[in-house]
Amino acid sequence: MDDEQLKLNNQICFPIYSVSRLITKAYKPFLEKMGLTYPQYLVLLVLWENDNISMSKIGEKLLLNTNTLSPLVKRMEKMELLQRKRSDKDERSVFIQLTPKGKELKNTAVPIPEKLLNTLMTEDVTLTEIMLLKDTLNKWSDILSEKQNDEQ
Amino acid sequence: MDDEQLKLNNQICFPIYSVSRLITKAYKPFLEKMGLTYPQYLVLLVLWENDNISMSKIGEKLLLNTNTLSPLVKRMEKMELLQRKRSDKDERSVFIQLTPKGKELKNTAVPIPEKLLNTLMTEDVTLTEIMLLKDTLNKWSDILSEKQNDEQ
DNA sequence: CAAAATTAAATCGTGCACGATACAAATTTA
DNA sequence: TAAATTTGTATCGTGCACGATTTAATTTTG
Repeated sequence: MDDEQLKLNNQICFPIYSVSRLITKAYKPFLEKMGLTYPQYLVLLVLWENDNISMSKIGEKLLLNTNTLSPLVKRMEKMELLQRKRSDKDERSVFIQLTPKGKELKNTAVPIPEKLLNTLMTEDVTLTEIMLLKDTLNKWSDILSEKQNDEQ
Repeated sequence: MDDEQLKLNNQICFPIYSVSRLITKAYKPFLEKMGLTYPQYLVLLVLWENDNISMSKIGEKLLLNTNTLSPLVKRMEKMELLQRKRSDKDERSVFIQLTPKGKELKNTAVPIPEKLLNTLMTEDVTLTEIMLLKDTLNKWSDILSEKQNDEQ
């Protein structure tokens, strides 16, 4: 049987899956100081760039459904990083606003990307290579998410 | 404040994180037919290549700890895909063997990698690009997992 | 050999992911 | 405008991930 393609080393998804987890782990020491998980950090990235937006808009940017985002954001509200407010215009929508505490956390976060890059870079994985990877994956992400949206 | 690096589009990890989830989603229709989740499929990939190996060896290959793997494998035992057996030589070790049902599933799985590749490829993401990505990520995965092992 | 250290699994608790479903508010349609 | 549909969010159940701790078996060390 021609099963060469079933070998772990020939899989495409497996390295993406494992590198994703390895990078999340690399974030941990930095995020721990702020009491954040990686998905929570992502929500803050969105809000720091664009405060007072709806749940659906956040989900759209992070490719997360409400069944993931809803409890995640509620935990962040409990941590007093943000506030949930139902829109007056459209009572279905919930808008998310950063609290002062949530805004302030940005200062702590500013040095993270560079620190992380230093952690991730090695002799064998150069900055150029990482940037190339990032661009390819960004392109792919756009295409795949659109594709999966179309399917339903 | 120079916060350009905090923008979502400039993040390195985010596209890896989202593409990983998007690809797992792309696997779903194929794996669903076999009643498998993606991590369960990974365990089978390992076993099809190397039957009757220990829990720790599987975890090493998939970069998964026992606290993830242990319940995962138990679920697969319940599905009668494999059997767990304590080693006689070393009573601490548990070795995993495929059942006939688990072995047979390989036949169903053989066409998956090609089908998936067709799903993942588009005009804008060529096979060459995907293969390049795979190699870079494989290299990175090796380096990062070793690095994180050293740290503790 | 006995005590200390190491190793292999398992368990516990928390937080994602996500399919499925529910539900109320808004919009479209007949 | 009333009925049907769509939209935005929330909830439920299941299955990962993973840090921390536990337990038992083996190996190392004094």
